[in-house]
Amino acid sequence: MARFYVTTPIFYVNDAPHVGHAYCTVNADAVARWHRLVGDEVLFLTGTDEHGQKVARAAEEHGTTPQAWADQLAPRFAEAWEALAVSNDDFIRTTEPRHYRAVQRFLTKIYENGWIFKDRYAGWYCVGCEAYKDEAELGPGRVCPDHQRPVEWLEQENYFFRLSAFQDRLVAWYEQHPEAVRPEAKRNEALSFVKGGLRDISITRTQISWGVPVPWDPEHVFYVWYDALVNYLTAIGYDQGDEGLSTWWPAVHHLIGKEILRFHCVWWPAMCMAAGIEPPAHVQVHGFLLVGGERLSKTRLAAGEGPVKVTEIAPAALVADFGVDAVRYHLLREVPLGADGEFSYEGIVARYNADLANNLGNLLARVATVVERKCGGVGPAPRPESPLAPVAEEVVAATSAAWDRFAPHEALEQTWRLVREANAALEAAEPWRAEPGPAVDGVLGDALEVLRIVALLASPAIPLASAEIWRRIGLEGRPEDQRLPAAAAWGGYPGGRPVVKGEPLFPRRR
RNA sequence: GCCGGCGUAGCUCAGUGGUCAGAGCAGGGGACUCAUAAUCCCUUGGUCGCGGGUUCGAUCCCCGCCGCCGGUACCA
Repeated sequence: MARFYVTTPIFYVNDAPHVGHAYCTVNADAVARWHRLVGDEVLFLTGTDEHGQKVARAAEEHGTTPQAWADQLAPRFAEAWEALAVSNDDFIRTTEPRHYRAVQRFLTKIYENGWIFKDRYAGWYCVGCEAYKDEAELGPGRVCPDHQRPVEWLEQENYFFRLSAFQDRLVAWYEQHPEAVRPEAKRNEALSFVKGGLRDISITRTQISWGVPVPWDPEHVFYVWYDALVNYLTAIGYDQGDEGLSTWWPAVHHLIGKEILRFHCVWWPAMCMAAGIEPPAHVQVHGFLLVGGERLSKTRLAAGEGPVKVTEIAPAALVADFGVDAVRYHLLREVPLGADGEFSYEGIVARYNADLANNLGNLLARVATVVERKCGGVGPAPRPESPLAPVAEEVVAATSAAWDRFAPHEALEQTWRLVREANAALEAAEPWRAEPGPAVDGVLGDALEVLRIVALLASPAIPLASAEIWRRIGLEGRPEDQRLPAAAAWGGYPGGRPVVKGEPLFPRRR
């Protein structure tokens, strides 16, 4: 049995959860669910990043402590994921004691290995970025280009990580592990960045106290990024020793957005090397969801509804509108992981009607009706020699391959091929016109078998609807309890089970 | 500026040095009526960004141009 450790970034508690966060998290959830389905032992981690100056300041502005502020915001993420049926095994918060211990252990290792040194640093500092800025990138009036806020002159003694010493090792690592960062364009981007030369980076702050203290110099706290990345180790018990490492590391899959590529594909592998552990096996980079082709929706602006950004769309609002499965399906199906994609209301509706309502939902409805009329509501068994059997076999293989390489949109596209074929097969056989008998039974048994297999294959994406299909065609338990590939072999539907029609699974929209 | 990528049917995209360049959606026509006005079949539609070149032959290879996008260090 294989092990599969998959992570999302930990999300910064300054933001409310939005579709951008949901996009990443749902993708991670779907691959986690897929791997559970094929019998892997899965650890799926998400959580919140709660340190840093921005949190400290926000807390101050609200007249509260950073911890209380974080305590208030972190649950919003947990709740958002619950509402999206996200099946994370752990939810880590960087303010937990286990994380403090893990960060201190990890960075002490790096320190003892001689990769951290103290130096004086002075420069323009953007609180928004929590980072020093080059003079050259500042706008007129010394404004941070990203935050449009004035930067502050800061001069302090910081600890630095000797990133520059890892350039050759990183290049070698990239060459030995060509699949470590995907898609390939992102891998090349990271690699060319490394090849372009690496500077040492400051990893501590003294101005603020809201962070993990540096064990050998408690006047300092670690810079948020240096604290945050370590969460991936915290969750496997790094604070308790190396047992978790031998179980889950380095076979980890980090799912990240492209804006944090450098941290995960340059800093993080180097930090791991410096601490004497293997770099992560795989970083999967995804793109952004865009609204109206940009960050701002002009149509909404024109309609006087105010600016709409991806960061202003709450997952909960979408779920209330479309349902959990529909939102998940759209996030997974609409855009290939790695590319930027358009996120629009019209897009969800179109996809929902075509794929979920018309193809899948309607297939279930028509099969249930005909089974009721022609088979007394008892689902017949499929035919071993069904023309759909080889199609199913192909689809199962293609779907599996796509999930395995983190391509949910392709996996779903493949799975839906089977749905379309089943609709076509029904059309050809016209069981609703025929007299009840073995011929009709065979055709309907085949259709039920397709529904069973589709429920399995689609369950990582649409877990609730899959379970409901499972139930309506008379099967016990849930799709998640099955084990692929055996369970997806043609002929698994036993027959003799009560089939119930029920309300439309995905009522057509508009 | 430099580096990299992209530009294929109305839309989103796939694709290969050589039979008529493909899919889904949208559009048109037909069939059917079991089904959520769903489904099925057929079909309209493309100078494969522009201009050169290599080749017996290029959408796919090379050069130039135009357009768009990303990266160019401490941006959750």
